[in-house]
Amino acid sequence: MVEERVCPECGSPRIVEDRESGEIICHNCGLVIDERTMDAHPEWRAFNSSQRDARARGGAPMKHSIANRGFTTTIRKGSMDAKGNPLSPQMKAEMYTLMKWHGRTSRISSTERNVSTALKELRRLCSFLGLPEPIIETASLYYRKTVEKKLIRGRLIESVVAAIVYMVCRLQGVPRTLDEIAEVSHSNKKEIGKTYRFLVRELGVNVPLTTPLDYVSRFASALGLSGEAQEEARKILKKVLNEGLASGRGPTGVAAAAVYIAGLMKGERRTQKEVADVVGVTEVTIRNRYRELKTKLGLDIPA
DNA sequence: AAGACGAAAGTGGTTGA
DNA sequence: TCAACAACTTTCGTCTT
Repeated sequence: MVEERVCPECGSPRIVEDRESGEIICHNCGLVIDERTMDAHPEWRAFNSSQRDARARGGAPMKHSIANRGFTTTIRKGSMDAKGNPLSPQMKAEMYTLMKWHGRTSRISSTERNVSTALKELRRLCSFLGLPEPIIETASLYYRKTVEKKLIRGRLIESVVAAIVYMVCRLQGVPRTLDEIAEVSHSNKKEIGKTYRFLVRELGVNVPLTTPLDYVSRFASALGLSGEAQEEARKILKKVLNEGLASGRGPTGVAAAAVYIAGLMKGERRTQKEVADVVGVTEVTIRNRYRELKTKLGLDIPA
């Protein structure tokens, strides 16, 4: 969670973490106060400077999203030494042997190779989806677990990675739809869904149900709606959830209707088609939800 | 002309026997 | 494993702005 503090720009204490971009943002003026990064602090404590010197170690923090967990060495090919001087023939021969043995001794295991390609795919997916580093890290962890439990057998790496991304997004409360993930994955929606269900079962992960509220900020901002309209959509959805009107309905469809209605109420009209395209449902679905919400909630919506 | 509306038929996934 | 079922989509004709 975010610690208590105020915005340096406007002094507002309402500071929120945009979990989509991983940024810490002032809710009032929109100033990006901080970009959420990985915790770069050392894991040890030092009480004075000599202790600090003694305990400090070099190198970047170990990451799960780097194959071999960040510990790799490579020996450069070529006929120059580090300073750019040409090597003697003897040195060249020595280097060759060195490289050969280095390659043999540090040859990564087949599982590490698997993980390595998977992580490349993971990074690619997340970059297309605009997902922040913490998601990548968590997903990497789950991938390793999956490998360790020998659950990838007979499954495409692409499907497993996509399924894990889907799962982690939901776990973090920033769900992407299966459609969105399938769009950028090399696998397809059906495979990803199947793999997802399998992994949830086998890993024993407890994935909370998604609610329409999870989608509001993303859909609203994709439509360029104001924060006010976004709040309105939230208000509507809370009522909807309280009255159980969303049960049995696809969360995205309900979110779409709420965002659509909020737009109308705040004079920021978007066409049903615009909303439909962003959300990934059809206009018909939006109309159906719209009709339900309007009658059951008794909303007065400006024409 | 574009958007909104709703009926009707088709599709894919879940559920329960 | 299969059929019933609900939600959603596709398609299309009509109404509204």
